[in-house]
Amino acid sequence: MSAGGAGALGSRVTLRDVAREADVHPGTASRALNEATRPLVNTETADRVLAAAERLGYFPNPMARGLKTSRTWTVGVMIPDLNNPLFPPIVRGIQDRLEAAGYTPLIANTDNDAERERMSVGALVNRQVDGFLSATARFDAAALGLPESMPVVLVNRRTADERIPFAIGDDHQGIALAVRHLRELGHERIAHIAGPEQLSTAAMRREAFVEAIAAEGLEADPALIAETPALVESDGAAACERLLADGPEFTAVIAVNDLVALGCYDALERRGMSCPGDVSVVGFNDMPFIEHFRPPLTSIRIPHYELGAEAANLLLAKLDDPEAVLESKLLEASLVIRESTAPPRA
Amino acid sequence: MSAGGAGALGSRVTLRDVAREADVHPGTASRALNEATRPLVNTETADRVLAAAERLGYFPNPMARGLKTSRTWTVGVMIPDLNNPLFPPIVRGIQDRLEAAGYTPLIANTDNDAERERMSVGALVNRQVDGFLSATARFDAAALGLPESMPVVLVNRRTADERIPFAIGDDHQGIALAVRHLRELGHERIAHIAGPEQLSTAAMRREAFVEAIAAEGLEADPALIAETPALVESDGAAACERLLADGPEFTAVIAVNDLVALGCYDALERRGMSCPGDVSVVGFNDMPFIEHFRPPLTSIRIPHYELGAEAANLLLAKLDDPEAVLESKLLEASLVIRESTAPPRA
DNA sequence: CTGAAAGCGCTAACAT
DNA sequence: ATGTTAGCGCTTTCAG
Repeated sequence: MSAGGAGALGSRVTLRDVAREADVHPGTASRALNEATRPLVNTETADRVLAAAERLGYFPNPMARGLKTSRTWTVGVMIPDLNNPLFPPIVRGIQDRLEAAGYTPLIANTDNDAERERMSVGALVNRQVDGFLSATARFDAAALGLPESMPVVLVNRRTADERIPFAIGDDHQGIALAVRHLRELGHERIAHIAGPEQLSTAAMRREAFVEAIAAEGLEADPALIAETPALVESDGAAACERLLADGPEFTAVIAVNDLVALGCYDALERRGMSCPGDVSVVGFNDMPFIEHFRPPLTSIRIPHYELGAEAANLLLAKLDDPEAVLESKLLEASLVIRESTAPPRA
Repeated sequence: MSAGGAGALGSRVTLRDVAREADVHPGTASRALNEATRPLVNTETADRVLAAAERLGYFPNPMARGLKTSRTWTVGVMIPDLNNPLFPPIVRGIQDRLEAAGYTPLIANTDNDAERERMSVGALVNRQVDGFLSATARFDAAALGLPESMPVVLVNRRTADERIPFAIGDDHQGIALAVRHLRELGHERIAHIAGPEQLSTAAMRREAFVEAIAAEGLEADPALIAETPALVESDGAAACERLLADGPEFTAVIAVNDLVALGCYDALERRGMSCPGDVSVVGFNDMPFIEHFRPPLTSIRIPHYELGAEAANLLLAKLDDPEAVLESKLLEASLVIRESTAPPRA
């Protein structure tokens, strides 16, 4: 399998060389080399060309090909920030799938900055990417000046516009799992630290929380929901402290994500309360290493790698057949129970 | 600044359009648009071309340009695994710097697999990347079939071959900082969980440890050094347990990295010992979130983002001037003191 | 200083 | 079934 013939470096050898070697016209060589057009050429000739290409270590020049076909076999991948541990698994899923299909992902970080996003998208469009995969908060294809025809798939995000396909985790189910777990432990007053409404994930989780509480036959007290402006530890801590200070009593809290859950830890500590002794805490995302926090955090796990892979699959289907109608994916969540959840005190 | 004229989508507008708009020949437009060749053209004409380009929202087609110049303005970035929290900051440093200079990074994961690395490098060479940045354990340009002329810079790694430039953290200094810290706390018997000799970082840290122990006037007991086959938690735990079971007594341990330090936590816990009560633990890398471990881990911090940025700078210098002689960078380490280190018991 | 023309390597009509 | 031709968008000789 591993071919890699002798002087197979660079792409010094061109189609002309192969054609000469196989004693055919470059046009014929091109047809023979191309999977799709190979039927157009005599089997015997094709074999000769293929052999010559192999012998010479020929690889087509992607730029020449791209210039002609205006397909680059590249895909723009927009993510907020690689440093957020949520994204590397998603990106790996995307990369692995895309590379297997012969595409090269071009990864850009937006830092949730609209201007940066505009710039990056512009640069990628300029590089003639064949499509986009985006995990950013708001990826508005129209506002970004993307042509109608540019295939786009969202990862870990969705928009109100149902036409733009996505691969996301089943937040509803995840939250339901968490509420049931707490209910089974005996909790009845469960709080939620929600994220800003504009974030589709945050909105979905809040909604799911309200529904799950009702489904479990618990009282849905709006005062038990606090909102954090950003999904970071400090803001989560502040929101949780507000709840602790002004809100009604509660024995458990479900945070919109793991970072915010960490903030809850901080808030509890600052008020001299313990987790899970006084308050049980559940996070969301099951970030790497949270099993080493104190206490190890119970968290809702979304299969991020698979999210990336599935999103890539959707895009590949579209790239393969522009007429394809893509069906968005909703991937199953699970609950990873650790030590931050326990029965309520007495 | 933010330009972004009207219909600036796609790269529909070509050089010919700009030329027509400015009423000059495409050749002239090209010269005017190109920083380097601009002096060849009348200032007035150049301005007219520039204005036209701006007005039309012109961006050169990188493929056409690349086809002609055989420069793609892309750089291959080889990393072992994006999921390892060590790498995202490095990659961000690389991306930010490269993008600012107009280059697009193409990121490949090798999973420390030689064959995967060969494949990825092959694919990138095929895509005619202008250079490589590699954070992988062994990046052997010759063995990978890279032409002599391909610029390569190593990040967070170095090879015995001094000719290949690198940007790394000052492990020696970092280890010295840790040993001094422990010494100041009163520790005299300090152990080290080392990594495999083949890993340049692991080897350097081990060597630095031995030197630092000597420099502090402590007894260098080879029995206080255990080796872990891989830099992961489980292996680190096993190595630490061996030391705890068979080795001489010690009151502190410096681990080759944070994951291995986590393994030490596990080993201690399994033997009913406490950290830092019975044994102080120091990690290496200062991974994100280790402040939330229990106990929060004291760790040697290497400026990873800067490492990436500096490596990118080196490569850019080389790309800018192939004759440039690159001077490798050694970036300063620091010690982040948390709760895993304390004075030894009695 | 600017215009003309060739060509990077490939593919896709169009001819044969 | 294969050869011929043109051209993707750009840079770069070479003339003028």
